[in-house]
Amino acid sequence: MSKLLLIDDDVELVGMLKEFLQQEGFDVTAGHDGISAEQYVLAGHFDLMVLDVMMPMQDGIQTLKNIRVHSNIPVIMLTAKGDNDDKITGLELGADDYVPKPCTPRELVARIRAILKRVKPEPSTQTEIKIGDLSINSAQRIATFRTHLLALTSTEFNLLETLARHAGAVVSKEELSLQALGRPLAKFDRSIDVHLSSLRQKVTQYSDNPNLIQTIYRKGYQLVTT
Amino acid sequence: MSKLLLIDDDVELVGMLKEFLQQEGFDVTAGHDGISAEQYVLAGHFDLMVLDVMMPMQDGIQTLKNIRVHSNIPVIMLTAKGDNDDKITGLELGADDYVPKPCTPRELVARIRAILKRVKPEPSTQTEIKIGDLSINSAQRIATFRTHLLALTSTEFNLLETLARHAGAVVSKEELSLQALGRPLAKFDRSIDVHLSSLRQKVTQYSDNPNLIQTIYRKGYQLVTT
DNA sequence: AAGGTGTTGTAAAAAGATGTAAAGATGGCA
DNA sequence: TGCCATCTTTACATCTTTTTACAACACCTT
Repeated sequence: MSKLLLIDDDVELVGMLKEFLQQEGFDVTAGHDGISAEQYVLAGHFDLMVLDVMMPMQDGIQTLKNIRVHSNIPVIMLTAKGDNDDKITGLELGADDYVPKPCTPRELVARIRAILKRVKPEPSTQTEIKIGDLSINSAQRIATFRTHLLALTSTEFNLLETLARHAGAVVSKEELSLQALGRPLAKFDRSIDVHLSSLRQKVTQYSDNPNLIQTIYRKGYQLVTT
Repeated sequence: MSKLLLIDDDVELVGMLKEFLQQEGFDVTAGHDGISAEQYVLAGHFDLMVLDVMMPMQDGIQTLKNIRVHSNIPVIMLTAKGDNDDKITGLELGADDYVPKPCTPRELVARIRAILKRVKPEPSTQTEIKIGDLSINSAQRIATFRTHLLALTSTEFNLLETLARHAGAVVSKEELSLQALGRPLAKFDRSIDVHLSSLRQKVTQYSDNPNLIQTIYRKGYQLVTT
Protein backbone atom coordinates (compact mmCIF):
# COMPACT_ATOMS: atom_id res chain seq x y z
CA MET A 1 0.00 0.00 0.00
CA SER A 2 1.40 3.38 -0.98
CA LYS A 3 1.76 6.13 1.59
CA LEU A 4 0.54 9.54 0.49
CA LEU A 5 1.03 12.91 2.10
CA LEU A 6 -1.69 15.42 1.34
CA ILE A 7 -1.03 19.11 2.02
CA ASP A 8 -3.68 21.77 1.51
CA ASP A 9 -4.95 24.57 3.72
CA ASP A 10 -8.55 23.88 2.72
CA VAL A 11 -9.50 21.54 5.54
CA GLU A 12 -12.75 20.49 4.00
CA LEU A 13 -11.25 19.62 0.64
CA VAL A 14 -8.48 17.65 2.30
CA GLY A 15 -10.99 15.66 4.31
CA MET A 16 -12.94 14.77 1.23
CA LEU A 17 -9.89 13.82 -0.81
CA LYS A 18 -8.44 11.82 2.02
CA GLU A 19 -11.55 9.73 2.29
CA PHE A 20 -11.68 9.15 -1.42
CA LEU A 21 -8.03 8.19 -1.60
CA GLN A 22 -8.39 5.80 1.29
CA GLN A 23 -11.22 4.06 -0.49
CA GLU A 24 -8.89 3.69 -3.43
CA GLY A 25 -6.47 1.83 -1.22
CA PHE A 26 -3.95 4.45 -0.26
CA ASP A 27 -2.53 5.13 3.16
CA VAL A 28 -3.16 8.86 3.53
CA THR A 29 -1.75 11.41 5.94
CA ALA A 30 -3.00 14.98 5.78
CA GLY A 31 -1.45 18.30 6.71
CA HIS A 32 -2.51 21.88 6.27
CA ASP A 33 0.56 24.02 5.86
CA GLY A 34 4.01 24.06 4.36
CA ILE A 35 5.93 23.85 7.60
CA SER A 36 4.26 20.67 8.74
CA ALA A 37 4.70 19.30 5.23
CA GLU A 38 8.43 19.64 5.60
CA GLN A 39 8.34 17.91 8.95
CA TYR A 40 6.25 15.06 7.65
CA VAL A 41 8.51 14.47 4.70
CA LEU A 42 11.60 14.47 6.86
CA ALA A 43 10.05 12.16 9.41
CA GLY A 44 8.02 9.40 7.83
CA HIS A 45 8.88 8.06 4.43
CA PHE A 46 6.06 8.75 2.06
CA ASP A 47 5.81 7.49 -1.46
CA LEU A 48 4.27 10.64 -2.85
CA MET A 49 3.11 14.07 -1.78
CA VAL A 50 0.21 16.12 -3.10
CA LEU A 51 1.00 19.77 -2.42
CA ASP A 52 -1.19 22.83 -2.80
CA VAL A 53 0.55 25.89 -4.20
CA MET A 54 -1.62 28.52 -2.59
CA MET A 55 -1.24 28.40 1.15
CA PRO A 56 -0.94 31.02 3.88
CA MET A 57 2.32 31.33 5.82
CA GLN A 58 4.48 29.46 3.33
CA ASP A 59 3.36 28.68 -0.21
CA GLY A 60 3.85 25.41 -2.05
CA ILE A 61 6.70 26.62 -4.19
CA GLN A 62 8.81 27.58 -1.23
CA THR A 63 7.84 24.40 0.56
CA LEU A 64 8.88 22.31 -2.40
CA LYS A 65 12.13 24.19 -2.64
CA ASN A 66 12.92 23.43 0.99
CA ILE A 67 11.93 19.83 0.70
CA ARG A 68 14.02 19.29 -2.39
CA VAL A 69 17.13 20.03 -0.41
CA HIS A 70 16.74 16.79 1.45
CA SER A 71 14.29 14.63 -0.41
CA ASN A 72 13.46 13.34 -3.84
CA ILE A 73 9.92 12.40 -2.99
CA PRO A 74 7.56 12.56 -5.99
CA VAL A 75 5.32 15.61 -5.77
CA ILE A 76 2.07 16.55 -7.43
CA MET A 77 1.28 20.25 -7.26
CA LEU A 78 -2.28 21.46 -6.91
CA THR A 79 -2.89 24.96 -8.11
CA ALA A 80 -5.51 27.43 -9.23
CA LYS A 81 -6.41 27.14 -12.86
CA GLY A 82 -4.44 29.02 -15.43
CA ASP A 83 -1.64 29.98 -13.14
CA ASN A 84 0.88 29.11 -15.74
CA ASP A 85 3.92 30.55 -14.09
CA ASP A 86 3.51 28.54 -10.93
CA LYS A 87 3.06 25.51 -13.07
CA ILE A 88 6.33 25.92 -14.84
CA THR A 89 8.24 26.99 -11.77
CA GLY A 90 6.91 23.95 -9.98
CA LEU A 91 7.90 21.55 -12.70
CA GLU A 92 11.35 23.06 -12.92
CA LEU A 93 11.76 22.67 -9.19
CA GLY A 94 11.21 18.98 -9.58
CA ALA A 95 7.50 18.58 -9.15
CA ASP A 96 6.38 15.48 -10.98
CA ASP A 97 3.03 16.71 -12.08
CA TYR A 98 0.75 19.65 -11.88
CA VAL A 99 -3.00 19.39 -11.44
CA PRO A 100 -5.24 22.44 -11.81
CA LYS A 101 -7.91 23.00 -9.16
CA PRO A 102 -10.67 22.22 -9.15
CA CYS A 103 -10.06 18.65 -10.23
CA THR A 104 -12.07 15.51 -9.77
CA PRO A 105 -10.78 13.04 -7.20
CA ARG A 106 -10.84 10.47 -9.94
CA GLU A 107 -8.42 12.48 -12.01
CA LEU A 108 -6.12 13.02 -9.10
CA VAL A 109 -6.04 9.31 -8.43
CA ALA A 110 -5.17 8.59 -12.03
CA ARG A 111 -2.25 10.99 -11.84
CA ILE A 112 -1.06 9.56 -8.58
CA ARG A 113 -1.17 6.06 -9.98
CA ALA A 114 0.65 7.14 -13.13
CA ILE A 115 3.50 8.53 -11.13
CA LEU A 116 3.69 5.72 -8.61
CA LYS A 117 3.70 3.21 -11.38
CA ARG A 118 6.89 4.59 -12.76
CA VAL A 119 8.57 5.32 -9.48
CA LYS A 120 7.78 2.05 -7.82
CA PRO A 121 6.54 -0.48 -10.30
CA GLU A 122 3.84 -2.49 -8.55
CA PRO A 123 3.70 -6.21 -8.95
CA SER A 124 0.17 -5.40 -9.93
CA THR A 125 0.20 -5.16 -13.72
CA GLN A 126 -1.40 -8.04 -15.49
CA THR A 127 1.58 -10.22 -16.13
CA GLU A 128 -0.79 -13.15 -16.33
CA ILE A 129 -3.42 -13.21 -19.05
CA LYS A 130 -6.07 -15.91 -19.10
CA ILE A 131 -8.32 -16.59 -22.04
CA GLY A 132 -10.42 -19.68 -21.59
CA ASP A 133 -8.07 -22.62 -21.16
CA LEU A 134 -5.11 -20.59 -22.29
CA SER A 135 -2.92 -18.79 -19.87
CA ILE A 136 -0.05 -16.55 -20.78
CA ASN A 137 2.56 -15.35 -18.36
CA SER A 138 4.31 -12.37 -19.90
CA ALA A 139 6.94 -11.99 -17.22
CA GLN A 140 8.16 -15.55 -17.53
CA ARG A 141 7.28 -15.82 -21.20
CA ILE A 142 5.50 -19.09 -20.60
CA ALA A 143 2.18 -20.19 -22.02
CA THR A 144 0.04 -23.10 -20.93
CA PHE A 145 -3.09 -24.74 -22.23
CA ARG A 146 -4.97 -26.22 -19.29
CA THR A 147 -2.07 -27.92 -17.53
CA HIS A 148 0.09 -28.41 -20.57
CA LEU A 149 3.12 -26.24 -21.05
CA LEU A 150 3.26 -25.03 -24.62
CA ALA A 151 6.76 -25.31 -26.06
CA LEU A 152 6.68 -22.12 -28.04
CA THR A 153 9.51 -20.33 -29.72
CA SER A 154 10.07 -16.71 -28.90
CA THR A 155 8.16 -15.43 -31.90
CA GLU A 156 5.30 -17.82 -31.41
CA PHE A 157 5.00 -16.62 -27.86
CA ASN A 158 4.96 -12.99 -28.94
CA LEU A 159 2.26 -13.80 -31.43
CA LEU A 160 0.09 -15.54 -28.89
CA GLU A 161 0.68 -12.81 -26.34
CA THR A 162 -0.35 -10.12 -28.79
CA LEU A 163 -3.46 -12.00 -29.78
CA ALA A 164 -4.32 -12.56 -26.15
CA ARG A 165 -3.92 -8.91 -25.26
CA HIS A 166 -6.50 -8.16 -27.92
CA ALA A 167 -8.58 -11.25 -27.25
CA GLY A 168 -11.92 -11.10 -28.98
CA ALA A 169 -10.71 -8.44 -31.40
CA VAL A 170 -9.12 -8.72 -34.79
CA VAL A 171 -5.42 -8.00 -34.87
CA SER A 172 -3.96 -7.01 -38.22
CA LYS A 173 -0.88 -8.63 -39.65
CA GLU A 174 0.80 -5.26 -39.61
CA GLU A 175 0.32 -5.05 -35.88
CA LEU A 176 1.34 -8.66 -35.35
CA SER A 177 4.50 -8.11 -37.32
CA LEU A 178 5.35 -5.05 -35.29
CA GLN A 179 4.71 -6.72 -31.97
CA ALA A 180 5.99 -10.21 -32.63
CA LEU A 181 8.82 -9.61 -35.07
CA GLY A 182 9.63 -6.02 -34.24
CA ARG A 183 9.45 -4.77 -37.77
CA PRO A 184 6.82 -3.45 -40.15
CA LEU A 185 5.16 -5.94 -42.43
CA ALA A 186 6.85 -6.04 -45.82
CA LYS A 187 5.08 -6.70 -49.05
CA PHE A 188 5.62 -10.38 -49.65
CA ASP A 189 6.56 -11.32 -46.14
CA ARG A 190 4.87 -14.56 -45.16
CA SER A 191 6.57 -15.01 -41.82
CA ILE A 192 3.54 -14.18 -39.78
CA ASP A 193 1.48 -16.76 -41.65
CA VAL A 194 4.08 -19.41 -41.12
CA HIS A 195 4.52 -18.71 -37.44
CA LEU A 196 0.77 -18.59 -37.02
CA SER A 197 0.57 -21.98 -38.62
CA SER A 198 3.02 -23.56 -36.23
CA LEU A 199 1.47 -21.78 -33.29
CA ARG A 200 -1.89 -23.22 -34.25
CA GLN A 201 -0.45 -26.70 -34.48
CA LYS A 202 1.10 -26.47 -31.06
CA VAL A 203 -2.02 -25.12 -29.44
CA THR A 204 -4.43 -27.37 -31.28
CA GLN A 205 -2.77 -30.58 -30.21
CA TYR A 206 -4.25 -30.06 -26.74
CA SER A 207 -7.47 -28.36 -27.69
CA ASP A 208 -10.69 -29.88 -28.84
CA ASN A 209 -11.65 -26.56 -30.34
CA PRO A 210 -9.76 -26.20 -33.61
CA ASN A 211 -10.82 -22.59 -34.07
CA LEU A 212 -9.12 -20.94 -31.15
CA ILE A 213 -7.29 -18.65 -33.51
CA GLN A 214 -9.55 -17.51 -36.28
CA THR A 215 -8.55 -16.06 -39.60
CA ILE A 216 -10.39 -12.94 -40.65
CA TYR A 217 -9.85 -12.75 -44.35
CA ARG A 218 -7.81 -9.71 -45.35
CA LYS A 219 -8.18 -8.28 -41.86
CA GLY A 220 -6.00 -10.35 -39.60
CA TYR A 221 -6.38 -12.91 -36.86
CA GLN A 222 -8.44 -13.16 -33.74
CA LEU A 223 -8.19 -15.17 -30.58
CA VAL A 224 -11.72 -16.17 -29.66
CA THR A 225 -12.96 -15.66 -26.15
CA THR A 226 -15.33 -18.21 -24.71
CA MET B 1 21.54 15.10 -25.60
CA SER B 2 18.12 13.61 -25.12
CA LYS B 3 16.40 11.95 -28.04
CA LEU B 4 12.77 12.88 -28.46
CA LEU B 5 10.14 11.34 -30.68
CA LEU B 6 7.38 13.68 -31.74
CA ILE B 7 4.17 12.19 -33.15
CA ASP B 8 1.34 14.37 -34.46
CA ASP B 9 -0.61 14.32 -37.69
CA ASP B 10 -0.50 18.09 -37.93
CA VAL B 11 2.59 18.43 -40.10
CA GLU B 12 2.89 22.15 -39.67
CA LEU B 13 2.67 22.03 -35.90
CA VAL B 14 5.21 19.26 -35.74
CA GLY B 15 7.62 21.24 -37.87
CA MET B 16 7.31 24.22 -35.62
CA LEU B 17 7.72 22.25 -32.41
CA LYS B 18 10.62 20.30 -33.80
CA GLU B 19 12.50 23.45 -34.60
CA PHE B 20 11.82 24.90 -31.19
CA LEU B 21 12.87 21.74 -29.40
CA GLN B 22 16.04 21.51 -31.44
CA GLN B 23 16.96 25.03 -30.41
CA GLU B 24 16.46 23.90 -26.84
CA GLY B 25 19.08 21.25 -27.36
CA PHE B 26 17.05 18.13 -28.03
CA ASP B 27 17.61 15.59 -30.74
CA VAL B 28 14.18 15.41 -32.33
CA THR B 29 12.64 12.86 -34.68
CA ALA B 30 9.16 13.46 -36.01
CA GLY B 31 6.43 11.13 -37.21
CA HIS B 32 2.86 11.65 -38.25
CA ASP B 33 0.87 8.54 -37.37
CA GLY B 34 0.56 5.82 -34.77
CA ILE B 35 1.97 2.99 -36.82
CA SER B 36 5.21 4.77 -37.56
CA ALA B 37 5.36 5.75 -33.91
CA GLU B 38 5.40 2.08 -32.99
CA GLN B 39 8.12 1.42 -35.53
CA TYR B 40 10.26 4.28 -34.28
CA VAL B 41 9.98 3.20 -30.68
CA LEU B 42 10.87 -0.37 -31.53
CA ALA B 43 13.78 0.68 -33.68
CA GLY B 44 15.73 3.54 -32.17
CA HIS B 45 15.86 4.08 -28.50
CA PHE B 46 14.35 7.38 -27.63
CA ASP B 47 14.36 8.99 -24.22
CA LEU B 48 10.84 10.36 -24.46
CA MET B 49 7.90 10.50 -26.82
CA VAL B 50 5.35 13.27 -27.31
CA LEU B 51 2.19 11.72 -28.68
CA ASP B 52 -0.94 13.33 -30.04
CA VAL B 53 -4.17 11.67 -29.00
CA MET B 54 -6.26 12.59 -31.99
CA MET B 55 -4.89 11.03 -35.11
CA PRO B 56 -6.44 9.44 -38.17
CA MET B 57 -5.91 5.70 -38.71
CA GLN B 58 -4.83 4.80 -35.19
CA ASP B 59 -5.33 7.15 -32.29
CA GLY B 60 -2.83 7.92 -29.59
CA ILE B 61 -4.48 5.78 -26.95
CA GLN B 62 -4.26 2.64 -29.02
CA THR B 63 -0.74 3.51 -30.08
CA LEU B 64 0.32 3.94 -26.49
CA LYS B 65 -1.30 0.67 -25.59
CA ASN B 66 0.65 -1.16 -28.25
CA ILE B 67 3.89 0.51 -27.37
CA ARG B 68 3.51 -0.25 -23.68
CA VAL B 69 3.66 -3.95 -24.39
CA HIS B 70 7.34 -3.78 -25.10
CA SER B 71 8.57 -0.42 -23.98
CA ASN B 72 8.59 1.77 -20.92
CA ILE B 73 9.51 4.93 -22.75
CA PRO B 74 8.19 8.05 -21.02
CA VAL B 75 5.27 9.52 -22.91
CA ILE B 76 3.64 12.93 -22.89
CA MET B 77 0.16 12.95 -24.43
CA LEU B 78 -1.08 15.94 -26.37
CA THR B 79 -4.81 16.33 -26.57
CA ALA B 80 -7.63 18.73 -27.25
CA LYS B 81 -8.55 20.79 -24.25
CA GLY B 82 -11.08 19.45 -21.81
CA ASP B 83 -11.12 15.92 -23.15
CA ASN B 84 -10.99 14.53 -19.68
CA ASP B 85 -11.65 10.91 -20.50
CA ASP B 86 -8.74 10.62 -22.85
CA LYS B 87 -6.64 12.23 -20.23
CA ILE B 88 -7.44 9.69 -17.60
CA THR B 89 -7.24 6.73 -19.94
CA GLY B 90 -3.88 7.95 -21.10
CA LEU B 91 -2.51 8.34 -17.63
CA GLU B 92 -3.74 4.94 -16.60
CA LEU B 93 -2.08 3.40 -19.61
CA GLY B 94 1.21 4.72 -18.43
CA ALA B 95 1.46 8.12 -20.01
CA ASP B 96 3.70 10.29 -17.88
CA ASP B 97 2.00 13.55 -18.48
CA TYR B 98 -0.83 15.10 -20.32
CA VAL B 99 -0.64 18.48 -22.03
CA PRO B 100 -3.74 20.16 -23.43
CA LYS B 101 -3.54 21.65 -26.91
CA PRO B 102 -2.92 24.36 -27.71
CA CYS B 103 0.09 24.75 -25.49
CA THR B 104 3.08 26.98 -25.70
CA PRO B 105 6.33 25.39 -26.76
CA ARG B 106 7.80 26.76 -23.57
CA GLU B 107 5.36 24.83 -21.45
CA LEU B 108 5.97 21.65 -23.39
CA VAL B 109 9.69 22.01 -22.89
CA ALA B 110 9.23 22.50 -19.17
CA ARG B 111 7.19 19.31 -18.98
CA ILE B 112 9.70 17.39 -21.03
CA ARG B 113 12.55 18.56 -18.82
CA ALA B 114 10.60 17.72 -15.68
CA ILE B 115 10.05 14.17 -16.81
CA LEU B 116 13.53 13.61 -18.14
CA LYS B 117 14.99 14.90 -14.92
CA ARG B 118 13.02 12.34 -13.03
CA VAL B 119 13.70 9.45 -15.35
CA LYS B 120 17.28 9.94 -16.41
CA PRO B 121 19.17 9.51 -13.15
CA GLU B 122 18.02 5.93 -13.20
CA PRO B 123 21.22 4.05 -13.93
CA SER B 124 20.25 2.21 -10.76
CA THR B 125 22.98 2.88 -8.29
CA GLN B 126 21.45 0.38 -5.96
CA THR B 127 24.09 -1.92 -4.61
CA GLU B 128 21.86 -4.83 -3.65
CA ILE B 129 19.51 -6.19 -6.28
CA LYS B 130 17.13 -9.03 -5.55
CA ILE B 131 15.25 -10.91 -8.22
CA GLY B 132 13.38 -13.87 -6.89
CA ASP B 133 15.91 -16.23 -5.35
CA LEU B 134 18.80 -14.36 -6.88
CA SER B 135 20.58 -11.62 -5.08
CA ILE B 136 23.34 -9.53 -6.51
CA ASN B 137 25.57 -7.26 -4.50
CA SER B 138 27.26 -4.79 -6.82
CA ALA B 139 29.48 -3.26 -4.20
CA GLN B 140 31.04 -6.56 -3.21
CA ARG B 141 30.53 -8.14 -6.62
CA ILE B 142 28.99 -11.20 -5.06
CA ALA B 143 25.96 -13.09 -6.28
CA THR B 144 23.98 -15.71 -4.44
CA PHE B 145 21.15 -18.04 -5.31
CA ARG B 146 19.10 -18.67 -2.19
CA THR B 147 21.90 -19.41 0.25
CA HIS B 148 24.40 -20.62 -2.31
CA LEU B 149 27.28 -18.41 -3.26
CA LEU B 150 27.72 -18.41 -7.00
CA ALA B 151 31.35 -18.75 -8.02
CA LEU B 152 31.23 -16.41 -10.96
CA THR B 153 34.05 -14.92 -12.94
CA SER B 154 34.15 -11.21 -13.35
CA THR B 155 32.51 -11.22 -16.76
CA GLU B 156 29.83 -13.61 -15.67
CA PHE B 157 29.05 -11.34 -12.78
CA ASN B 158 28.80 -8.32 -15.04
CA LEU B 159 26.46 -10.21 -17.26
CA LEU B 160 24.21 -11.25 -14.42
CA GLU B 161 24.27 -7.78 -12.92
CA THR B 162 23.29 -6.18 -16.19
CA LEU B 163 20.47 -8.63 -16.70
CA ALA B 164 19.31 -8.06 -13.13
CA ARG B 165 19.25 -4.30 -13.52
CA HIS B 166 16.92 -4.80 -16.45
CA ALA B 167 15.05 -7.70 -14.91
CA GLY B 168 11.93 -8.54 -16.83
CA ALA B 169 13.11 -6.75 -19.93
CA VAL B 170 15.06 -7.95 -22.90
CA VAL B 171 18.69 -6.86 -22.96
CA SER B 172 20.37 -6.89 -26.34
CA LYS B 173 23.72 -8.51 -26.94
CA GLU B 174 25.05 -5.10 -27.91
CA GLU B 175 24.13 -3.77 -24.51
CA LEU B 176 25.48 -6.82 -22.75
CA SER B 177 28.77 -6.61 -24.59
CA LEU B 178 29.07 -2.95 -23.70
CA GLN B 179 28.26 -3.49 -20.05
CA ALA B 180 29.93 -6.80 -19.38
CA LEU B 181 32.92 -6.73 -21.71
CA GLY B 182 33.31 -3.00 -22.11
CA ARG B 183 33.36 -3.02 -25.86
CA PRO B 184 30.85 -2.88 -28.69
CA LEU B 185 29.69 -6.14 -30.10
CA ALA B 186 31.71 -7.13 -33.13
CA LYS B 187 30.31 -9.03 -36.02
CA PHE B 188 31.25 -12.61 -35.33
CA ASP B 189 31.99 -12.22 -31.66
CA ARG B 190 30.55 -15.13 -29.74
CA SER B 191 31.92 -14.25 -26.33
CA ILE B 192 28.62 -13.17 -24.90
CA ASP B 193 27.03 -16.46 -25.92
CA VAL B 194 29.80 -18.44 -24.34
CA HIS B 195 29.78 -16.52 -21.08
CA LEU B 196 26.00 -16.72 -20.99
CA SER B 197 26.27 -20.44 -21.38
CA SER B 198 28.59 -20.85 -18.42
CA LEU B 199 26.58 -18.40 -16.35
CA ARG B 200 23.49 -20.45 -17.01
CA GLN B 201 25.20 -23.63 -15.96
CA LYS B 202 26.34 -22.10 -12.70
CA VAL B 203 22.96 -20.66 -11.87
CA THR B 204 20.93 -23.60 -13.04
CA GLN B 205 22.70 -26.12 -10.83
CA TYR B 206 20.82 -24.63 -7.87
CA SER B 207 17.59 -23.67 -9.55
CA ASP B 208 14.61 -25.80 -10.31
CA ASN B 209 13.52 -23.33 -12.94
CA PRO B 210 15.65 -23.90 -16.03
CA ASN B 211 14.38 -20.74 -17.68
CA LEU B 212 15.71 -18.09 -15.37
CA ILE B 213 17.61 -16.54 -18.21
CA GLN B 214 15.57 -16.66 -21.35
CA THR B 215 16.78 -16.30 -24.88
CA ILE B 216 14.79 -13.96 -27.02
CA TYR B 217 15.84 -14.99 -30.46
CA ARG B 218 17.54 -12.19 -32.36
CA LYS B 219 16.67 -9.74 -29.60
CA GLY B 220 18.79 -10.66 -26.64
CA TYR B 221 18.40 -12.21 -23.23
CA GLN B 222 16.04 -11.64 -20.36
CA LEU B 223 16.19 -12.41 -16.67
CA VAL B 224 12.74 -13.58 -15.73
CA THR B 225 10.94 -11.96 -12.84
CA THR B 226 8.86 -14.41 -10.90
C1' DA C 1 -22.01 -21.53 -61.37
C1' DA C 2 -17.33 -20.65 -63.54
C1' DG C 3 -13.24 -18.51 -63.81
C1' DG C 4 -9.95 -14.94 -62.28
C1' DT C 5 -7.36 -12.80 -58.72
C1' DG C 6 -5.39 -12.33 -54.68
C1' DT C 7 -5.00 -14.47 -49.84
C1' DT C 8 -4.05 -17.99 -46.63
C1' DG C 9 -2.19 -22.78 -45.02
C1' DT C 10 1.64 -25.43 -44.64
C1' DA C 11 5.57 -28.48 -45.78
C1' DA C 12 10.16 -28.24 -46.82
C1' DA C 13 14.47 -25.99 -48.01
C1' DA C 14 17.58 -22.29 -47.05
C1' DA C 15 19.52 -18.91 -44.16
C1' DG C 16 20.75 -17.37 -39.88
C1' DA C 17 21.33 -17.59 -34.61
C1' DT C 18 22.33 -19.88 -30.52
C1' DG C 19 24.40 -23.65 -27.23
C1' DT C 20 28.40 -25.51 -25.79
C1' DA C 21 32.71 -28.29 -25.63
C1' DA C 22 37.24 -27.80 -26.46
C1' DA C 23 41.36 -25.57 -28.17
C1' DG C 24 44.01 -21.34 -28.26
C1' DA C 25 45.39 -16.82 -26.29
C1' DT C 26 46.30 -13.67 -22.59
C1' DG C 27 47.88 -12.02 -18.37
C1' DG C 28 48.96 -12.55 -13.40
C1' DC C 29 51.93 -14.60 -10.29
C1' DA C 30 54.89 -17.77 -7.69
C1' DT D 1 59.62 -20.18 -16.84
C1' DG D 2 55.49 -22.79 -15.90
C1' DC D 3 51.05 -22.82 -13.77
C1' DC D 4 46.53 -21.16 -13.34
C1' DA D 5 42.36 -18.71 -14.11
C1' DT D 6 40.03 -16.32 -17.42
C1' DC D 7 38.59 -14.86 -21.73
C1' DT D 8 38.28 -15.59 -26.81
C1' DT D 9 38.04 -18.28 -30.84
C1' DT D 10 36.76 -22.29 -33.23
C1' DA D 11 33.92 -25.97 -34.59
C1' DC D 12 29.94 -28.34 -34.84
C1' DA D 13 25.25 -29.59 -33.37
C1' DT D 14 20.87 -27.79 -32.84
C1' DC D 15 17.24 -24.63 -33.05
C1' DT D 16 14.64 -20.62 -35.04
C1' DT D 17 13.28 -17.83 -38.59
C1' DT D 18 12.64 -16.70 -43.36
C1' DT D 19 11.87 -17.98 -48.00
C1' DT D 20 9.89 -20.78 -51.41
C1' DA D 21 6.54 -23.46 -53.61
C1' DC D 22 2.22 -25.14 -54.24
C1' DA D 23 -2.40 -26.35 -52.83
C1' DA D 24 -6.62 -24.70 -50.87
C1' DC D 25 -9.57 -21.05 -50.15
C1' DA D 26 -12.27 -16.57 -50.33
C1' DC D 27 -14.15 -13.10 -52.83
C1' DC D 28 -15.39 -10.71 -57.06
C1' DT D 29 -17.15 -10.39 -61.76
C1' DT D 30 -19.79 -12.03 -65.18
